[in-house]
Parts: sequence; C-alpha cells; structure tokens
Amino acid sequence: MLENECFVNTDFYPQWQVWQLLNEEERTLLQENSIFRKYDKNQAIYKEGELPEYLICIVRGKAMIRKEGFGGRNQIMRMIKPVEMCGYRAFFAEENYVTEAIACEPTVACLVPSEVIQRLIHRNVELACYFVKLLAVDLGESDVHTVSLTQKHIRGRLADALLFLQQKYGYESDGETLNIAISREDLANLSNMTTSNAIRTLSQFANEDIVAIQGRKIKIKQPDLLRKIAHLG
Amino acid sequence: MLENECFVNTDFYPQWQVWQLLNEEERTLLQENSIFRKYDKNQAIYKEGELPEYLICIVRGKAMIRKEGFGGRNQIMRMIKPVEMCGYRAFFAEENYVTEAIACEPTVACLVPSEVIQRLIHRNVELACYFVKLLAVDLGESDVHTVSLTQKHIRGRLADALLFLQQKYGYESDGETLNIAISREDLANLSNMTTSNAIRTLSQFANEDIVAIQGRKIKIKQPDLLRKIAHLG
DNA sequence: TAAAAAATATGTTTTTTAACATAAAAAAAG
DNA sequence: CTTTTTTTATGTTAAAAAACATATTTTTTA
Repeated sequence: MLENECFVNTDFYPQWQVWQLLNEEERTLLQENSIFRKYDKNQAIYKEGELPEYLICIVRGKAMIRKEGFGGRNQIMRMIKPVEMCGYRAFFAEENYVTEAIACEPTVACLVPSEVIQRLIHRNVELACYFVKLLAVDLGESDVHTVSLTQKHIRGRLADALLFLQQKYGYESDGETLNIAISREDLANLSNMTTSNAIRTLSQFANEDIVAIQGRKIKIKQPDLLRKIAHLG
Repeated sequence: MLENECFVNTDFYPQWQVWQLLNEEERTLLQENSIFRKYDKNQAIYKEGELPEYLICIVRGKAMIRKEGFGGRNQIMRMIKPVEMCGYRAFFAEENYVTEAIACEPTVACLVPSEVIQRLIHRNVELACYFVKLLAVDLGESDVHTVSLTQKHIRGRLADALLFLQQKYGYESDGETLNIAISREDLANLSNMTTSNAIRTLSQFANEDIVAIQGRKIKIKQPDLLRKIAHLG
C-alpha cells in the first residue's frame, strides 16, 4: 500500500451517483477494486501530461482543476466538491491529462482503475448515459465560463468567480460566508487576472460593502449587486 | 415538408461514424426518421436559448458554433465540417442551447429527432460510449482553447486560429491555401480580439511573409513560424 | 452595371490591465 | 515563540488592446 493510501468509512458509496446506477454485482466489482488516497493541501492529485490511470471521486475536501498557461500563470477550469468526480475527461478521451488537479485542503479520494470503469460502462448503458450527460453539462459550463473570461471586464469576472464559489460550495451556517477559504492568487487564477488585480478588485468590493473580507474567508453581503456586476460584463 | 428541407444523396450515411456503430435495424430506424435541411450562408441552424429537437449532422458545407458575448461581440467556440455533428451537447445535457450554430457557406444537414437518438443510445452501448468519447475530446479542446484565448497575446491567438483552421479544413490543392473563406470579423471572433486587431495583425503576418492574403482566402506560407508564434503565446 | 452597403486597411487616442515597487500583515517553519 | 517566508495592500508606470476615425476596396443588391 502506497503511503498516501488510506481506509475511509465506505458510507460514502451511496452518496456517489455512479453507485446508484449499479447492480449488486457491479457494486462489488467497483468496491473491491477501488482504493482510497489522502492528499495534503496543495498536493497534486494528477498532473498535466500524465496518463489517466484512475477515475477519481472526491470523498472529502475540495480540489481545483487547473491548466498551466504562460509566464507562470494558471487558469482554474473547474472546481470539485464531495461527492464529485475528476480525471474522467482525459480517461474517456483516451488522452493524457491536459490539466492538473490540486487538493485545495486535506482531501480524500476514491480511485477506480480505468479498466474497471471501462468494463462497467460497456456493460451498463445507464452508466454510459450518465457520463454522456455529465460531460455534456461540463462542456456547457466550459462554454459559458470561456465567454465570461474573455469578454467581461475585471469586476465582472471577479463577480462571476465569487458567484461560482457560492453556487459550488455554498455558505457557512451564517448564511453569507463562502464555504471555502481561497487565496487571492487562486481567485485570480479562477477569474483570469493577475494576483494584484484580484487583491485590488476584491478590496474595492469590500469598500463598496458588496463583500466583507476576513483573510481568505469572504462574506457575500450583497449577492444581488454581485449578480448585477456579473451581468453587465 | 418545410421549405428548407430537401433530399440529398444518402451515400453520406456510411461516412458518418455513428452509422458504423449501428446494426441493420438501428440503421433503418435512424434513416426513416432523419430529415435533410439546407441552410444558406449565414443562416442559423439553431439559436441560443432554443430547446434542442434534433441531433444535427453536417453533410455538406461548414458551420460555426458561437456564443454571444457583450457589446455585440461573439466568441466562436468550435467549427464543424462534414461529416461531423453539432447540437448534441445541449441535447445530452438536457438544457437549452447556450450557443448558436451558423452555416459558414451553403450547408446541408441531416437532422435526427432527439427521441430517436435517445432510443438508440439506450439500446446500443457502443453508441453511448462513442458520445462519451466525443464529448470528452470536445471538453479537452475547449480547455486548451480557453487558455489560448485568455493568456496568449494577439499574435499568438491569431496564429492559433489560423493553425486551427488549417487542422480542421486543410489546404486546397496548392498545398498552402486554407480550405475555408473566412472574414476578418469571424477570424476576430475565433481568436478573441476586435475586428480591427484581426485586420491589423493579419496584415502584419502578410508583411512578414508568414501568410499571403487574397481577400478572404489565406495562404499559410510559413506554418513553422506560425507554430512558433503560437507556442510563445 | 451602377449605387449602396459592408468589409478592409491604417492611423490616432483612450482605456484597460499587467508589471513593477514597496510596505505591512499574516502564515509557515524552525 | 521567534524568524523567515509568503501573502496582501496600495501606489506608480508601462504595455497591450480596444475604441474611434477615415479612406479605400470589395461585395451585395437593386
């Protein structure tokens, strides 16, 4: 067993949508072949250029899917929460990864070897259709994200990023603090701007009382205003 | 029969990869339910916000998949050639279209009603897996395209666009003229810049003898140099 | 074919954003 | 707990790209 493998409570399986599509026999095949791995904050789950060996399901924690750009800049393409998957795109495309996945906080993943998934989707058409839908939704989000990144101004892009984080991770129990701690640099990478501009623009939002900042924790004080800024571009 | 419906030589079917995955019975179902439609240059094949009714296969001509942005700007997301499909993303995601498809030249499409495709993929797992792969490849291309659009400078983006057109449509018989006539505006929409900048930058490339311009026909004279410019960002 | 409209070319100005610089604050490491 | 490193804040400058303007060419349409 590799040192970052671990055992976890397998209660997570029923939460995984894939699990719901499998019969008893298929579930056994999946469970007996899947392994669990722990990742530290900022540890890579997979790297750009590698060949995908596993389908990865995030059980605990958070991950970001990002792509290296030019001059040390990265673009965060997607973010993952429990119980969502990553790594399946490259695997299904039969390509090496074009992105990398990084744990945003201590994270646990369930890894299923590619051959097992391949076998499962070829014998279970509902599972295949589930992945068709998943990829189709991903591609639509990607199209919308691309136009936001390329055509909106800095404030609109940052507003989009904050609303995206809200939608993905929700609020803490106070109903306004984003349920993720994110550095200004990552916020910049999510919204296609330099770190300085993320810092500056977030400060402006705080001055305008649209958000409140407590380090890497962000309170969304006026979501409607944020939506308006996002909508204007 | 709608006025833009038409009959075409059905020899195209064997060229369609989907056709190759079907048995006799499935082929009959597909063929008996598919209709053909003609589109003029610049005519919409489908529009943003509409509900997808058909899977669309381009039989003759060319189409661009684009998304409306802000201030009258569009982003061309993908381009289609015979025999490739479009319109399947929204359909599989069970969403309205987030993009529109426009015929770039007189185009003929084969339309298959959504219910028919739905029935086919649920009884043919190989077909379902084919769409999984197709969408996975699309999403990978989208990721790469996004980073090009957001991080490369104007020259790099235009170089990428020209190389993309070369790869997609190839050369004419002279071995260097792109097999598509494209306006500067569309080139701008493909590479995320204003029309003025597409005009100016293409002129620069012509001055540097990297390309030669004859109206909307572009000769790639130094593809290696173009690749170098694209690679530098 | 002539007139009108649209697209292209090219120069100039303005806006936006990146890059750079420095200090303060916060987080991480020993 | 102290030192070092990293992150954040904020001001200034430089670069990139958009916006604007006008002339010319090409395409479309009557």
